[in-house]
Amino acid sequence: MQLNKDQLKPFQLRAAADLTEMLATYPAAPFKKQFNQDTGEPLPFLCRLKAITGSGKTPMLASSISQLSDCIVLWTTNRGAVISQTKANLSSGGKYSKLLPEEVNIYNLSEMTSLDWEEVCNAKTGLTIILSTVALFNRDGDVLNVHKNRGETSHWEMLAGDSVNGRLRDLYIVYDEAHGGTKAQFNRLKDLHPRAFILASASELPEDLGELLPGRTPDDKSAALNLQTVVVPTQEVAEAGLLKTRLFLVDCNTTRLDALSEANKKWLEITDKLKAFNEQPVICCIVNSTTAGLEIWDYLTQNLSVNPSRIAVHLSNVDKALLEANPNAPWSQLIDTYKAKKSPEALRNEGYTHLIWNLSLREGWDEPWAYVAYLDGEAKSLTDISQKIGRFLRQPNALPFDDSDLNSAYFYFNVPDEDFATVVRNTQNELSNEGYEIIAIKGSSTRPKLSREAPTKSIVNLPKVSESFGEDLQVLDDILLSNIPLFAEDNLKASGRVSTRVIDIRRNKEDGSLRKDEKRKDNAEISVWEYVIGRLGAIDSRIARKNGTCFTSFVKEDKRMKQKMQAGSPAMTILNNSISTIVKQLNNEFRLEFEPDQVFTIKPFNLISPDLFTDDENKRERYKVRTYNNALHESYNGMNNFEIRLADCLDNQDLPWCRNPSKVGYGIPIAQIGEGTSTFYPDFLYWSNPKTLWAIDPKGTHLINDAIRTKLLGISDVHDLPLKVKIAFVVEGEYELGIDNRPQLRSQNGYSVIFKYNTGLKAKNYQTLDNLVKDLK
DNA sequence: TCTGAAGTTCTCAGTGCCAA
DNA sequence: TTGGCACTGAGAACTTCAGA
Repeated sequence: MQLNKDQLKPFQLRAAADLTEMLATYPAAPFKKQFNQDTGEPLPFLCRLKAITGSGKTPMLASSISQLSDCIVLWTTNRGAVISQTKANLSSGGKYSKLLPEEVNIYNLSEMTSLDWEEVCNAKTGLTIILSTVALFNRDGDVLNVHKNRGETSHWEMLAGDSVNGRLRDLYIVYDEAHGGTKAQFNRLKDLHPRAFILASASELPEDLGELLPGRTPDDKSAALNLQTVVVPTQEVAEAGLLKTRLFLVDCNTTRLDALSEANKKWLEITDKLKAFNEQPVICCIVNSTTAGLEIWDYLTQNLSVNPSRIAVHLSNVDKALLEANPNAPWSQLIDTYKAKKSPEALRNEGYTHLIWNLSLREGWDEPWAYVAYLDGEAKSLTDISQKIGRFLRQPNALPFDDSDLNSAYFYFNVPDEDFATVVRNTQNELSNEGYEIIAIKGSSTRPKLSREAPTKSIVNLPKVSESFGEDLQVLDDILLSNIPLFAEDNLKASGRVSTRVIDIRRNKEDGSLRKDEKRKDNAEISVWEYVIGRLGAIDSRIARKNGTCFTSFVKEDKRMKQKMQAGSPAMTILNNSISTIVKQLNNEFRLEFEPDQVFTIKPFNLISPDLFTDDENKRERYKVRTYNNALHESYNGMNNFEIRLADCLDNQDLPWCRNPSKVGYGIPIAQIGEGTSTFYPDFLYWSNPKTLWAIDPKGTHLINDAIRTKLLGISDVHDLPLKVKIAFVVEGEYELGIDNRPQLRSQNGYSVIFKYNTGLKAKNYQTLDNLVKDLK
């Protein structure tokens, strides 16, 4: 069906007219012209159409630009599907073609010939629309066709009007789904010197466009943006029948199969109801990976009896993922619609009712007949869930049914209980277009951004100490396996829950009367391996991190590790109690080793906010840059009072020393796992002679922890270390060592140093800090 | 000194262009 | 049609700060 202006909804006509008026008024008040602060060049006008997906942004934009006489419109977005859909809709015979003037010329940028470019740029009258994905122009150099030099100029330069054959008409840039834009894209688009940017989005403005808005403060810019935005209230869109009116959010704290089964049951219900209208609903299963998609296909076909010919698997690299998939599933029946290059928009018309898709669903696709969505994977990004909801709100034929169930969308997912309320709140925020958007201005934060480097006076290398669990990893596997039993089936189970909350889209309020909680027999499950490794990794990343563990790759194949247990089950409680034993036993195998092939080179010192100008005296002192004679760097700042005094004393010794920054400085691994910290960064390094390095920590915080104290003081025991590394804790007050070598404060007088002496520890007291440093030999 | 916000870096999967 | 390449955003992990 082709839409003409008379068929547009009142809110669509109003929005299009407001946008046109804004563009016609500029650069007269209240829309002031902006100029680049450095070059003085005029900046393009920025205006925006803010409306929810499904409100008909394309017809509103088409209707508005049809009023712009004699111009070129570059219509862009970051997804190819949006561009092809828009081209089809705007071109002759398309859904929105009647909204444009009859003589309009529409091009796909990728298909434009040199002759087309010449014609478009040489024309002085008429409306030309060029459609392009971001990928067609957003790349450095001249790799892309549009940037290639053709004789004297490139097509891009022609469009910018910068060269021979440059355009003769005004240029407007329409950016659909503008929140996906990046700084690089907008910089390139700014090079085209457009008269205006027209951004269409339901979300917030990209921060990088802040400079196009008048005003100096975020508040000024926010006010300007509000003035330059045409807002379409979601409620009006819903009331006009374009959107579904109720949104069921169902949090399934249950197994994946149960959650999928709940979603599929809802799809069957809707299928029954739509039979009277001779229509089929669609259920969309959104997954994070191709492998997960195949597992969903397996469940749908084998457990829920869905006909494989109705399932479109729209995922990349299916063939590769099949190599590792369940060998018993009938994969020959799988239909790979991605490989077949089918357009997602066409899938329902081809009879597919179940779509398995990935994150690319986020933009560019909204199927009115998609009533049910299942979001796979626990603890997904909450914002992600809310953003996807927008793709399912469009009402079929823009006409409400008598049965309210057919005017609703249903979402099934699994998030932790405490996050469910956030999902509901985020969704309401996404649905709302009201409110005052805060525009961040780069560099305006209260944090002083300025910093500079103090280079090293000479190159100084230090020996590296690495962490090791030893050569024999089998010992580590044995520790793990000996602490994990084979559980009885009952011990692996715990009951689950399905909670439903419903949002009334017209009022953007939760309908409390429809809230419900139901118990389920089973709960989400996790393998013993994933659970134990997750817990151990949280205790110390040296045991397990994302890219690997200290164990062999075989251990996870053990049947004890492959057991699936449910959240809150007795098995989980038992494993929880075993974690500390595993850590203790792993600790016995952990050691430090000298790395003869590697050195650490002292880096330049980063002076943060040097000589910060502020009324706060403490801050002024902290950021004051102090120069030193014997330090490896010319100057330092960022020290507290005690550190400043210690630095002065070190500099008085006529021996090399340096300030050692946390995290990026010289780190000494802590030979004890599970202590909450894995590397010790002393505040100062001091060479009392060429063979002895003192790692001095004036804070003494590590003294609190017995294990770290003992192990740290043992650092010099690393075999073959070419430099003797001694660790000294320097503290204010008189300390002595008590039971188990625990430092105890005797009086507030003087200063103490605690260090390793022969096989034990020693605490020594001095009247002055200078004497203490002199005695470090 | 602790905490948490904000920024940075890396990895991963998806996307689109181009040349063979 | 396929493979290589570059770009993209999201998330995780890590780093860098400011303020309490």
